[in-house]
Amino acid sequence: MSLPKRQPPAELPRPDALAARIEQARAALPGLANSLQRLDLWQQTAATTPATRAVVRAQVGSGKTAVLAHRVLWLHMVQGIALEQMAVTTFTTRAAAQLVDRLIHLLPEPPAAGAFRLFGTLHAVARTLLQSDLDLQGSGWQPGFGVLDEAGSLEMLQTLVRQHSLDVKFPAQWLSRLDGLALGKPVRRGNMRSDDDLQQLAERFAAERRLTNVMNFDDLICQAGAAMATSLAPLLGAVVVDELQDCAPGEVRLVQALAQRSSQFFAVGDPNQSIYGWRGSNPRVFDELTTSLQCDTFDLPNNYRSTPEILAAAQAALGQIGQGSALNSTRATGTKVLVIQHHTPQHEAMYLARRFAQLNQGGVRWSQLAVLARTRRQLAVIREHLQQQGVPCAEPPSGGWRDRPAAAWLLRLLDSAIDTDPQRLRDVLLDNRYGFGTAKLLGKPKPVGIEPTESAAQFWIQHLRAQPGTPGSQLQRQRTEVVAFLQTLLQLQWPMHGDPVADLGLLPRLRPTHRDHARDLRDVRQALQQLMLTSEVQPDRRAALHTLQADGPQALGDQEGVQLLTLHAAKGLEFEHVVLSGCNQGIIPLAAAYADRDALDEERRLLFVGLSRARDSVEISWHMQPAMGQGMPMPSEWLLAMPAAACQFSDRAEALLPAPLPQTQPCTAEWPAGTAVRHAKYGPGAVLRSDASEVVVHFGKFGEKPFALLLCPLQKVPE
DNA sequence: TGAATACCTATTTTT
DNA sequence: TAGGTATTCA
Repeated sequence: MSLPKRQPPAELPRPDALAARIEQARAALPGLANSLQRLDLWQQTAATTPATRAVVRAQVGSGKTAVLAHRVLWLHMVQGIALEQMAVTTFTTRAAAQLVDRLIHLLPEPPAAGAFRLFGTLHAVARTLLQSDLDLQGSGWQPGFGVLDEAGSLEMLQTLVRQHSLDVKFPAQWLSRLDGLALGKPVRRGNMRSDDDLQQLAERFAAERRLTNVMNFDDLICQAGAAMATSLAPLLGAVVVDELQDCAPGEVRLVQALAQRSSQFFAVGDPNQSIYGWRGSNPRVFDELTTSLQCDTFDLPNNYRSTPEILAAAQAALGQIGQGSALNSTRATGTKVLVIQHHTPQHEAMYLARRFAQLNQGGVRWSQLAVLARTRRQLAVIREHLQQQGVPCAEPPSGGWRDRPAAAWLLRLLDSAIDTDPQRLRDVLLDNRYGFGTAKLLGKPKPVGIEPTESAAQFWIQHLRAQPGTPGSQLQRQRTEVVAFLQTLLQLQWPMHGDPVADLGLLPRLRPTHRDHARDLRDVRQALQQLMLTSEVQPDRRAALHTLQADGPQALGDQEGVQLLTLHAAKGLEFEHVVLSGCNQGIIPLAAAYADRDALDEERRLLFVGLSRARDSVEISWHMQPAMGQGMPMPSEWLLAMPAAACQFSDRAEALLPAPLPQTQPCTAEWPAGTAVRHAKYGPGAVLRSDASEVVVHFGKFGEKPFALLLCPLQKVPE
């Protein structure tokens, strides 16, 4: 079968030359030489190159992070470049932390404070440089500028739209529409017939950021890029860039400017994993930088992660657009990639629950099992059904409070109530989802003739009391309700006893009949609980709220569970077993991607990224009856092009399960104390006691939880 | 100004 | 199907 085989290297230095470099490392730091010797020849070659400008095209799973870490050490220990003279950038803060961690372990002695000041995301590095190394003259910003996050941006936009009476459609998409505008994408959405005031909003927003001396994330990159390009910018010892393929145009300019003010430049990435085209990045940055900075190029051709079968499928996903050498598997032949059809996502989830349980019983940790999908909506369906079946699922990666709309609304409410701007509170009170009825309720605020009040909440209490109206009318009753609501808010005391949600009168706001009610309630409870904890350290209410905003929601429980991730979120991770769920035509590639060649290629790379996450096995599924808007009832055209030598096609999921699991038993009062049970969220636990109506279970760190027998979401663990 | 109706599109997400 | 916007009519 035509599986990738080990290929001879294209260009390697003579063995004695490489050995000499290792000895050079040994003289500087024996541990570095030992560590280098554990790398393969291509990795060694790149990490120790004498070239001062180098770009590494790393194939997937080829150990590029190891090369990057060794390069930094080489530059530091052998070339004598101080760590604080290096700018080292990664795609996420997490990746940066892991790199620093790795370096600290390899360094002979603990680094001085500030040694890693320029290690971080490009944004973090740009911010540090702008705050302490670069000249802001002429930029419109002053030293000591602040940084505007998403919530801050939205608030500023809201104020601008109001102040200037702008008409800007799709409030929920203002930020993405502004990003699109900057990238030159069409500005119309939905059934807009004509342009709105988006352009004007963009201009006013840019001016306002300078006026209030705050930068958004794009400003950081652009301003740092511009300031670095001047002769006044500081000279750096080395610039090292990870995930080069994901650099957007502004980031490429910053990287170039950094490289030009540095004696060493080293960049690593994989053009086949460029999946952020919608932010403006594209796989051509490798060629562009190689040319413009006259870089030497290096390859890392060996994949240490996946079986040959998985790599063959991944290679097939890329088709003709694959870049660099063919993928070389260093692993023995494994099982074939399974291409499987299911009736619906629900059917798949039932099947997966059994399949995962078997793997888990066979010793595979839950967190080594991953379900990847193109969209988050697809994952939500699978998650719901897996949890129903008692499979522990890791929490989705948190996107801050914005993923929890009710909690985000509550935080905005608490903040704007004690703020002085009545308009802000008005927006919150009239919120479509959680607010009170219509604009008529509050009337138009008249800033003139109203006594200055201490807070926006007081303003509205006074204002509503002064509204004319028929006593007893529905409108008046609602006004009384709002006044009472605001008064409760103002009297808020920590710590709260009883149920804060009920005490604050939040229950009616959380739409008790809505299908998201349970989630909203949970989020709001969590927000209030976190706020209470934050308030203990930070008694000032506004400061506590701002800290809470910045920190985001804390992860619930531990993360030991099946990982459900979008293809984007899975980048950089690896798992023993991977399920690519819902690969229907219209989803992979997304129907919209057919309009644009680059977008279509990017969908191929997404499939490639998904497949190449797996070490041992992959299942690709498609659904004969996908949910509405989730693709057509046929497999992705790319599944049909998968190599028969490496894949097994199946239409009967059941036949693939060796033996049915023991039937789970319904919850009964018969369970003696000590019975092992499992709960979808709390995981394994043991029965403490039970009676005719409820059973009480102890779940390790979650403590004791009572469950009503009638609605018991527990499963007895088979003995 | 507001209710009722027609009509459009559907991602991905780091800082 | 849902969550928006646009249009129409009272």
